[in-house]
Amino acid sequence: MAPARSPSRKFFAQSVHMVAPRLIGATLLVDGVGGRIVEVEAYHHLDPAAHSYRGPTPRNAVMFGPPGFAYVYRSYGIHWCVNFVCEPAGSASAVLIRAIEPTDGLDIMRRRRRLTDERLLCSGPGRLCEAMGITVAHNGLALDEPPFCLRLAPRMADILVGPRIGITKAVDEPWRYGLKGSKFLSKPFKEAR
DNA sequence: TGCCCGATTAACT
DNA sequence: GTTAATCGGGCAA
Repeated sequence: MAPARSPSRKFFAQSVHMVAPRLIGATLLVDGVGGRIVEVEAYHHLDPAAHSYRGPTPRNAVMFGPPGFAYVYRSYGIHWCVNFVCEPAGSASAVLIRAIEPTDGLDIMRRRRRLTDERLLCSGPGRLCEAMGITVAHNGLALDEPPFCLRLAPRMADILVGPRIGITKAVDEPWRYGLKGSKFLSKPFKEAR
């Protein structure tokens, strides 16, 4: 197996639109549990759909901090969602992790999710957080330190691009990225024909 | 202070 | 295809 590498702080300091597709195929583990990232979305502070669009608040403070940290927020009062903060500190940009192909700690994830179907364990931003045990306790933690373990894919994967999901503003921006052919996407991409 | 709604999910019809 | 669950942020009053 080719040697995977941990992304440097510099990696996350790049444009969120450079980082997001490069995260496809990366391995993300939390306390040894997780898998391959197969779907992400990019959010930028000039983007009306971004939490940071209206300026810093206690909730989104981490987005305004340095890159390479986890921003975790409560979604619909029920779920947790995790982002990787990108670009120079203050840019308030981040990549939302939307789906993962489970590879490590399957039994733990099945127990947390109370289901056995591997395909549904981590196929959605709320689902993967439940499966990997990510909560607000992980908000603001560095991605290059435990409990996180992140390794980039050795080579660039075949990427699908499309509009983001579940938003009502800037709905046409093609800032959703997925791994071509993956069965673990939260929703299919509309492929060119 | 009150009201509306969301970067979602699962269980319905 | 539709809708309940559930709660904090953001904005109007």
